[in-house]
Amino acid sequence: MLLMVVGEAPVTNQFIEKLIKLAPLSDGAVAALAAATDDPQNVDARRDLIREGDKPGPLLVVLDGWACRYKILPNGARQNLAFLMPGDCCDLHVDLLAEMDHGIQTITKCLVAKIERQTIDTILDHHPTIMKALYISQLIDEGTMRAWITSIGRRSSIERVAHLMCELYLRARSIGLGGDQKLVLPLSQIILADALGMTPVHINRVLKQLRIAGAMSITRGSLVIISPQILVQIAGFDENYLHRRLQNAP
Amino acid sequence: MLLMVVGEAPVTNQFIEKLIKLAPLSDGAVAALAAATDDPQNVDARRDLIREGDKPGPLLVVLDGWACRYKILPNGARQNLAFLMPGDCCDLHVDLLAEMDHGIQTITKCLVAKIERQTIDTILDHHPTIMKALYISQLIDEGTMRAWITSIGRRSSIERVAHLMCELYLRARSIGLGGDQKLVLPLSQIILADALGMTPVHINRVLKQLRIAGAMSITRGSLVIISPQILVQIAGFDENYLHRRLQNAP
DNA sequence: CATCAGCAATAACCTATATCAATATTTTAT
DNA sequence: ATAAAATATTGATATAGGTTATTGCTGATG
Repeated sequence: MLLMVVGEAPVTNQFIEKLIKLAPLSDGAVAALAAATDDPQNVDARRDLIREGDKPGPLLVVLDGWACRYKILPNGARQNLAFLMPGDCCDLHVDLLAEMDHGIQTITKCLVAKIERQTIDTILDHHPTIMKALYISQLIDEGTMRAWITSIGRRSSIERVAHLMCELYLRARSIGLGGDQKLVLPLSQIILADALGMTPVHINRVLKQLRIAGAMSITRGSLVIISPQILVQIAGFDENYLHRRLQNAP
Repeated sequence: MLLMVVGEAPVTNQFIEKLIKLAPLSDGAVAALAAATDDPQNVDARRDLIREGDKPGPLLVVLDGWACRYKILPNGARQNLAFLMPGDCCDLHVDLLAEMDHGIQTITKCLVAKIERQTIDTILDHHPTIMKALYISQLIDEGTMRAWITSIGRRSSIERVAHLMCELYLRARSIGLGGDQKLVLPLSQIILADALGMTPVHINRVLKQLRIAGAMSITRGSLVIISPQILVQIAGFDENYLHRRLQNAP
């Protein structure tokens, strides 16, 4: 992560860094975002940031740590819908809807900034490029949901696990988390199971298969990609849905 | 469907009707939309409107007929991602991305309007309420994707089928398709299978179970809901994700 | 530093759904 | 109207992944 320091305070964070990659932001835009996110709060692991049924509140931005979107079924089963990594935020303008159709929960300890709707509206009025960056981010999140539907619907369990790991690795690396073939991945097998529509027991078996296949291994909260080729091949992974090439960068 | 006639030409269509329900539109806004969609084209069934990998083009609006978003896996398997009904359109501003991460295909014959990006941009500049309506529509589509992920990931096959039928019935009724407990549903068991992550054979068996349970039946392209109570109960259906109550209508 | 709660790992067993196959029916094309 | 193609239906069989249960690890807590 690039940290620019002016005077005492760093004027950037993972959120700003992410948006800059999606659309070029002026110094003024960066300053506005920095000001809006300059008082983030620490949140413990496993805390709901917002619950299904809640009225949408301020825009939540995860500056550090991991969180997830999720839904609970009538029978108590859980489905994780997306992972939020540093820099990710909840939907722009959910406040147009009356209530949340899903919850958002921290996985690890998180540093979370809350931007009041009014503040966001003002910022977007003054800086249309921020609007554009946020909009692109939302389109990418939609593409990711489509990839998840496809994975859960049509891939075998080993393909599914491999596919998710490819996704998380690419996303993490693009924000400077972890390096070369390695990544701190604070996701328990239970959390993975709830993301992939499987049981924890079976996730465990599949991880063993992937280890034996020489593709990857997860130990002590760390993902190690042993062979990218093998992993990508098992997953049938095509990164197009992450839209790392954008229209303005052809 | 409400058809208002001024002079000779109807100035509304399913697209406009849908947006009006999401945000109040001025006469000027309606007129602008009507003008932009006044030259729709007939498209045969099973035609790609846009393919994965294509550069996003004009905004596509389905004025009549059914279509679907879909993805094809390396092994040839297909996953349907969403059904488009009359009034639905493809994502606002996908053109910010370099290429489509999925395709859109007609299921039945369709009447499709294409609005050039430049036209849309002009309209949105002049009529912010249209922007708002389209944005809400997109948020609802996202909620629907989350519901699909949850269904495929965590519901049993019979629950999944029942859940999708509840969704389609509500959506269809809200645009004036079909009536009281009945709906023309031009979806083959193969198409349903590809939407629900199942095999056609198993869809067939599940439909039989639902018939026997007295919940619903599909015959000759028509869905008949025999007992809404039973169907909803089997599905564990909660319509909140369709966001029929909006923030401005509390 | 002992206890406890949550995870991970593995085994044995079971079931929901896939697969394969054959036939009937409906829709479309000629 | 007839042939051809696409769907729907049903049965028999296979299997991927679920369920239940046990054990050991690890890190948190008093």
